[in-house]
Formats: sequence, structure tokens, C-alpha cells
Amino acid sequence: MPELPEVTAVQKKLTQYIVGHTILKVEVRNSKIFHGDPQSVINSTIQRVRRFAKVLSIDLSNGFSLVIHIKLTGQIIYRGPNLILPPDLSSKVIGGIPGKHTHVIFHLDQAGTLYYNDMRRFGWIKIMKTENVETSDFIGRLGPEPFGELTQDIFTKILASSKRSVKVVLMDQGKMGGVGNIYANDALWKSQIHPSRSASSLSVSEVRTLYTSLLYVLDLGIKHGGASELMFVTPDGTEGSYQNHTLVYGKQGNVCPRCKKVNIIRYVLGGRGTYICPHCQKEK
DNA sequence: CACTTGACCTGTCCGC
DNA sequence: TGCGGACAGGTCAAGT
Repeated sequence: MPELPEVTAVQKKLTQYIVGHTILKVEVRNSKIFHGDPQSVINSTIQRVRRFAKVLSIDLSNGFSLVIHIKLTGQIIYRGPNLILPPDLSSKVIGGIPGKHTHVIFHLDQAGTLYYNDMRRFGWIKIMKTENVETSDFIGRLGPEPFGELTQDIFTKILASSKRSVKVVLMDQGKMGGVGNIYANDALWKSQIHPSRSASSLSVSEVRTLYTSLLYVLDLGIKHGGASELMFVTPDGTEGSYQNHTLVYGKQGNVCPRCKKVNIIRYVLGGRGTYICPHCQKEK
């Protein structure tokens, strides 16, 4: 699911394919997910693609930006003269490109096309002034990011200030930006910390271990190009491979890869699937 | 104010 | 074979 590593993979591919290209025409097929006047981006050139936690900002030459949150099933697919979706990945794009889940199409120069596909329509695209992106509704409220402002010291303060379960705090975008369910589960397993424990109850050494583990699994995710769960693909149709390397996420019933004594179990915490080794991760 | 739960969606999977 | 229900999880609004 699109978390920091997945959105990073999209950002890299978009940068590679669309920077320098000009938007000639915008087709909005579903106005519910598109906010702003499409006319305001016509004939502008794509300058850069930034990422804020799980959100992308495509900055244009005319002072506007396209801010995109792909949520769970959003796909940004690029097709150019020499770059089409590999046929074997068509099953990853439910409904086809363009198809019943294609909500916005950007026609670029040099015969390039950018499709926004989103089966569950949770994602959104907003047009706003580039100067307002960082203080906008969602982005302005984001907490510090791993590999960014989230130092171990700040991480320690965040956990100490909340009685909520540590997993919920890791995934709270207002506390820290970019961590979702897959990497929260894996970081906690690697740290041998039970996800339901109160964040403020962690010892100094546990917090240190968790910080290191979080950066480790996120970095591993980035190296694998993200996890292609829930139809995640990058703009050229390539998939990430972290789903084949998860530590506990989705592994219920498998023996714990560390202690090899008991099986990984799944339970629900904060309304989300949560995976632990009951032997390695004690609740108290 | 801190925190929890349900809603938003639709394709897939499972049991009957 | 078909159908109903559970499930997937990022975020927000409504609830405790």
C-alpha cells in the first residue's frame, strides 16, 4: 500500500518521465476527485515532482501545482511513444488504461499521456498555487519525516507524549509523516515491541531500537521499489518487490522468522490488520 | 482535548 | 454456480 517507499518510487519515475514536458490538455472524467480549475494548468511545463510523506506535488512553470494523494489504489501511469505498460501487468490495472477507473487524463507534449487511475476513488488531485502547497490542508499538518526532520530525539519526544498504542502513533501522519500499516508492523516486529503497548511506556532502549528499525524497514522498502500490494505500480507499470520481503506483514500462520517457535498471528488494532509474533513481542 | 470508531469505495476471496 | 459478507487500509468526520 502506498506509504513513504511506494510514493518515493512514484516520485522517481514521474521525475524521470514527465519533468520538462508541457501539459496540453486535461480530461476530468470524475470531478469528485479533482479539485480546482483544469484550465489553470494548461500550457504549463512540469518543473519538478516533490513528495511530502505520502503526497506528491507536481510543480508547474506557471506557479501552480498538481497535488496528488493516491491513497490505497491510485495509480499514476505514464505512456509515451516508446513506453507502454507491459502486457503482463495489465492485470494490475483493473479496468485497463484508459478504463472504467481512469478519472483524469493529462495529455502532454511529444505524444505523452499521464493517466490517473483509482479503483476505489479514495485518492484526490488538487490544483493550488505552488507557494501554498506546504501550508495546505493536508501537507501543512504533517509531522516530521523519517530521513528528514524526524531525528531520534524528536521521535523520542513524540512517543513519550502519547498514551495511545505505539503502532497507532507510528501511523499518525500528524505525528510523523509517511509510515503506514506495512512498515509499522515490520518495524515493531524487528524491534520486538508489541504494537498495542502504550507509546509512552517504551523504555529508552526500546525507543532507540524502534527508531533504527523503522528507518531500516523504510530503507529496505525504498530499495525494493515499494510493496506492490493492492495493485501498486509505478508510472511505467513496474512493480515493487517489498511484498516478497515483508517481515511479518501478511504472514499470519507462518512461523516467526526469528524465534521459529510460534506462528505469526493477526489481530485488529485501531481498525487495521496487525501482525505479531506472540513469543517475540510481549504485551507487557 | 485525547482518543476511538465508522464511513468512504470496489474487487477479491471464502463459505454456504 | 451464485450470493452474501468479510476484508483490504489512508484519512477524515463524528462520536465517546
